[in-house]
Amino acid sequence: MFTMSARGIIFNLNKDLFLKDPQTTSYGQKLLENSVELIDEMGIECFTFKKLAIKISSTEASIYRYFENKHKLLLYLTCWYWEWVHYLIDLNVRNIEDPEKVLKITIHNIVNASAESPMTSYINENTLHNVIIKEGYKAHHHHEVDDENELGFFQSYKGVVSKVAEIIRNYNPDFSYPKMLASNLFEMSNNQIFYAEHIPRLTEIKNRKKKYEDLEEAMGVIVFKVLH
Amino acid sequence: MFTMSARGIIFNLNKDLFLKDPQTTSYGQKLLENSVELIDEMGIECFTFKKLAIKISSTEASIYRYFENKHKLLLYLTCWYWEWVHYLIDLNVRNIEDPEKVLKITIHNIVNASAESPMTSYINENTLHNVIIKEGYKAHHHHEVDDENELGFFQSYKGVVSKVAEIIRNYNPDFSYPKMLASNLFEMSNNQIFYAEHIPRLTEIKNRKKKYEDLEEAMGVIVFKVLH
DNA sequence: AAAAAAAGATAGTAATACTATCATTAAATA
DNA sequence: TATTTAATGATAGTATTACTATCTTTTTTT
Repeated sequence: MFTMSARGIIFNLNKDLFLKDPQTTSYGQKLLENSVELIDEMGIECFTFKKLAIKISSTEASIYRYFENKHKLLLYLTCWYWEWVHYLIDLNVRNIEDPEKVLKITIHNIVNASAESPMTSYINENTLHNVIIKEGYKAHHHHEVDDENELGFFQSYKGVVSKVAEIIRNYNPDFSYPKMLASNLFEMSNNQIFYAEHIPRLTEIKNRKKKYEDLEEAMGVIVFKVLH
Repeated sequence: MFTMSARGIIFNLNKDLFLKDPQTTSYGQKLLENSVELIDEMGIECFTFKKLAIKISSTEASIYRYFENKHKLLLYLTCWYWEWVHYLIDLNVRNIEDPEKVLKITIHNIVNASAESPMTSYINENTLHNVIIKEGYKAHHHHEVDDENELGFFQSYKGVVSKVAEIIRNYNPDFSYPKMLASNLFEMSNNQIFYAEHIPRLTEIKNRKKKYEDLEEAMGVIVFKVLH
């Protein structure tokens, strides 16, 4: 679910994630834009609202009027990201009949999300993708997962995973684990890029310019073998 | 690399992870035992050395004599865990010729690590497995990953992944991505259990007693399809 | 019994993650 | 244009965290 505005696409995200939706004000958009940059630079652990406030020449208090804490902000960014990937898949798969082609396009979009043409002026999708690769799993891998699931914070992720599961089912209705394969594709994609960049002995993907293409190729091989 | 002692197996872990190796003193073993329990109960974010000190009727200062900070402690626990899984695989695969059987046993050990008979009195492997499922990611998914890789903190994980990659290669030497598949098996295993327990819409694995068997079955299906 | 090592007790500090209050500026509306 | 409302800025304060330092007591080793 989304709407178009002058500054690009706006997604409808869970209202419990924020106190005021940053997408709707220019201060909020500046907040988002700069938080993505800062988190990418220093990691979510070192990132603080204080540092963000300084970067946007504002105050901690003002940021706290949008988000309760930095975890909620990270959740917001990850939801935004999943909504965006979901949107990309929907868009690029539209009117294509062949289930194999659909699955290939889907894999392409999972791996290359950041390389597509930017849709918003207030979020750098490329940088956001880096943030998701490095920090995205922290959105749901923690001790309060059950409470947050209850509040619907993982709706966006569930949405895109079940979309991909459906695409997998369309390609091969006899495969027993479409959801498992779908969620694993997302994790694998981000993990393998992370490993290529930081712990290369854990993957065959080399940390070079065409690593996304290499990964897409590898994931294609694996997925189509699994589904034959 | 390990040695046997009166209280069970002792692994040789990277010396930069600790100030004094907790495996070698009874205070240290109490520290390990209780930290696993506490982290499992409250998650690594809420866990503090203060709380651990209270639990073992000791002081923060004493704990700081073993570990610089709680991140190092978590790293220590994850390394211990990977060494232990590696050891289990080596042990259970010994003298078995058939590469298919070896791979099946390996998958069993990746998924069920915690269900095996306990080898130490100072670590509850079952609880540690839960901790790894929930928090294990945080050991390497962070901004300082390059520095820590340089220091060799991921040696244990690399070790067990390359062991499994070798097993995969033995089964099918023509498969191009053994390391990718191996690292993905570990991640998939922990993720899918986590999803079964907390975000069930992301997987077909149901959160019931035999979830580990279900997952082992599913992973077997996927792995052998990929390798055919 | 002496020496050395380990652990306990206590105190202190800088940074973090907020909350609260009041003043100012900008936007919306009458 | 004047008024009222909403958004942001400025400033201050607090509890907790993540340590560091120092000194004493206990335990272990020789």
